[in-house]
Amino acid sequence: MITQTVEYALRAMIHLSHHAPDAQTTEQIAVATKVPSAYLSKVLQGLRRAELLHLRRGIGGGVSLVKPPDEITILDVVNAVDPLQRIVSCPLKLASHGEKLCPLHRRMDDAMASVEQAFANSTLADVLADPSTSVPLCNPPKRKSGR
Amino acid sequence: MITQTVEYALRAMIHLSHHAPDAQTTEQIAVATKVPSAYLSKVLQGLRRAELLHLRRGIGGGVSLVKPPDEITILDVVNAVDPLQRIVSCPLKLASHGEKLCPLHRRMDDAMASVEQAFANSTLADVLADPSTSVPLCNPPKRKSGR
DNA sequence: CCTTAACAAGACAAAGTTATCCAGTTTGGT
DNA sequence: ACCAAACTGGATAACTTTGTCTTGTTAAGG
Repeated sequence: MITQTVEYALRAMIHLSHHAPDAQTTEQIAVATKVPSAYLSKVLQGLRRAELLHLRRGIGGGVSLVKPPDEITILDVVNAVDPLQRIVSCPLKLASHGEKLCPLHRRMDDAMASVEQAFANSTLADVLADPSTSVPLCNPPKRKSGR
Repeated sequence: MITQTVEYALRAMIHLSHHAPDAQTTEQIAVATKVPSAYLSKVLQGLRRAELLHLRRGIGGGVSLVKPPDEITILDVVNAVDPLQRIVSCPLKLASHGEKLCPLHRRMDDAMASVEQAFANSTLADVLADPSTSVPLCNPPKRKSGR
C-alpha cells in the first residue's frame, strides 16, 4: 500500500513543494531524494497523468507543481501513482454478502479507511510547515565558512 | 500491506476459528475460503512457523489452531505471513534524521500505526462474534428440504 | 539551423510475489 | 507390511513491480 513507487512520488512532490513554484529537473529531484533517476522519470509521468505535475522539455525545462502545495494532499499523490484499494465488496464473491462486507473484511476496510483519512488530512504544505523536527527529506543546511 | 497472502492467511484462520478446536484439511480450507490449495499449503506453513497452527500429516491429519480464537489477533496473523512494516528510521538514511522521522515519514508511520492498532484490537473470536451482519467468509446455511 | 538540455516512450532486465506440480515423508488403519 | 490420506519441500512458471537503457522528440539560444 505504501509501495516503493508511492514513497518515491511523495519524496518528489515534497521536494517540489519545497522549491515551489520553481521547476526542478528530474535529475535534480533524483539526487535530492535519492531515487534512481530513470525510474523517477516514470513515476513523474504518472503524476503528470494525474495532473499534479507539469513537465516541460528542452533547455530550461523541468518539473513543476500544477497547484500550490496547500492544495495537494498526500492522498492525492498516493492515488495518482498507486491508488489506495478500499474493499468495496466481498472478495470471495459470495452472493449473500454482496456489497455488505463480512466482519473480517469490514475490519480490514476500516483500517484502510483510517489510512485514507490520515492521508487526506495532510497537505504537502502541512508537511513542510510541520514544526516537529527536521526539514522533510533534507539534511539541515551545513554552515560553510565560505558562505 | 494487505497482500494476497495476508488475505488468504486471514481467511484460513477465520475458517479454522469457526471450526475450532477441530482440525480441517488444507483441501477443506481451500474450498471453503476459495484459495488455490497448493498455494494455501505454503501460506499455512508460514502460519505454522509462527506457531499459530499445528499441522499433522497422515490419515486423519489436518490443520488446527494452537491457541483459542480469542487469543489470536488479526495482527498476529498479518505479522506471521507478511509483517507490517513500520517506518523506524529515515528511509533516505539522512544522518541528521537518524531515528527521528521527518514530517513526511512521521505521517506515513502514523498511518501504519493506526492500522497496526486496529489489527491488534481484533481477535479472531471478535470477528466471529461480530453481530453486524453475515457470518465471516460464509454464505448463510441454505435451508434444504431433505435436512 | 545547429547544438545542447531536458523530457518521452518503448524494450528489456532483475527481483519479488503468487501460483502450480511433483516426488517425498508421515501416519492411521487394516 | 501395506495402502491411502495428508502434509513437506523443491523446482518451476506466470505475473507484477522495480529499475535500466536506448532512441526519440521538444525547446531555448546563439
